[in-house]
Amino acid sequence: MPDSEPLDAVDTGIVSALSQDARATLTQLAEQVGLSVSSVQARLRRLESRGVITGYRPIVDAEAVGKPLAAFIEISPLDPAQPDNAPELLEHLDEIEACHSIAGDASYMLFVRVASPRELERLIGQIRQAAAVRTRTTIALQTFYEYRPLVPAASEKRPLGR
Amino acid sequence: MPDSEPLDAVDTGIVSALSQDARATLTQLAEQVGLSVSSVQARLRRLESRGVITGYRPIVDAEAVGKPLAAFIEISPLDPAQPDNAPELLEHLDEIEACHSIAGDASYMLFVRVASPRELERLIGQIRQAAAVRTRTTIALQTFYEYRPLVPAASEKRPLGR
DNA sequence: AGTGAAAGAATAAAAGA
DNA sequence: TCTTTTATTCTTTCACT
Repeated sequence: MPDSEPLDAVDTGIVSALSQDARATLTQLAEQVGLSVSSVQARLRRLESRGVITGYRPIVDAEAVGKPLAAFIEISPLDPAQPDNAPELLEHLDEIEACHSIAGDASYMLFVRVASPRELERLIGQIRQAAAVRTRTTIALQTFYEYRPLVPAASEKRPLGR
Repeated sequence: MPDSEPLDAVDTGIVSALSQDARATLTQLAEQVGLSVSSVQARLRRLESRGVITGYRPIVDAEAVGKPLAAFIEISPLDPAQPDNAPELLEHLDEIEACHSIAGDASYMLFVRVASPRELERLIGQIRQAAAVRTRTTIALQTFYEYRPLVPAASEKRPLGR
């Protein structure tokens, strides 16, 4: 439950700079936003402790780590009368990268990555069994882009000097 | 086009550690994998230049940055005879976080984030117009998890001391 | 490829405005 | 809440294995 206080321009600048490179140093961030390093450090810690920033991830080539096959899996309860806690029941399956509840035919949308069609088959079986659901799977053939920055670069927002 | 040489245990360890915290210092990574800092630095640079790691992102609370509404948008060409370069045509829309081509009824699956239903309506209009497609939108009601590490923590793979 | 050491850079903590 | 200062830690480079 992140703090609901709105972000000021400096906070937004920090988040924006990190969105381009989350390994940027405090010194680099400080240059970007025009404050001292210490201030930026305090701001960043506050953003983290308020839950505005909840972690940092590398963008990893899926093939290089042996998971070239991505898919969307929509799931729906077999028995709509049963209590539904599919996200919990599936949390241990670490092939699942994301889990959203959705408005539509299905109850949830998962995004998964696996090594092979064979592994996908196995994973779908595990999902069905673990959560008592039926599934509808859509294979991703090619990823054009993903993990695009949630907050666009600050330099793109005010085309001043460029 | 990332290098296809397979990752050894050390590389995997580095990627795994970064997957938990992409802002980890080289010193921390070195501890994790049991090599010197210099070696880890050289390894990490190599992973980056080979395209195994292509960037770093913060995980940002979508509400805090004013984009509380997420949706999946499937798109299909209005005229299947036309050349199809939808991903390019849509790239400038920075509300689009991801774009995959898919096997299924539709041609592409987008994942988008916007400020409001009104903004979603506007975005869908822009997508239709820019790429000459029809769309099918599924709203995300709640996100249980996302951006889960592609590579699980090394400590979870060999439950030795814990 | 990996190590260790030395110089330079970044971070953390503290004090004051 | 920002800045400056200082101590500590991290990163970088390089000579060597």
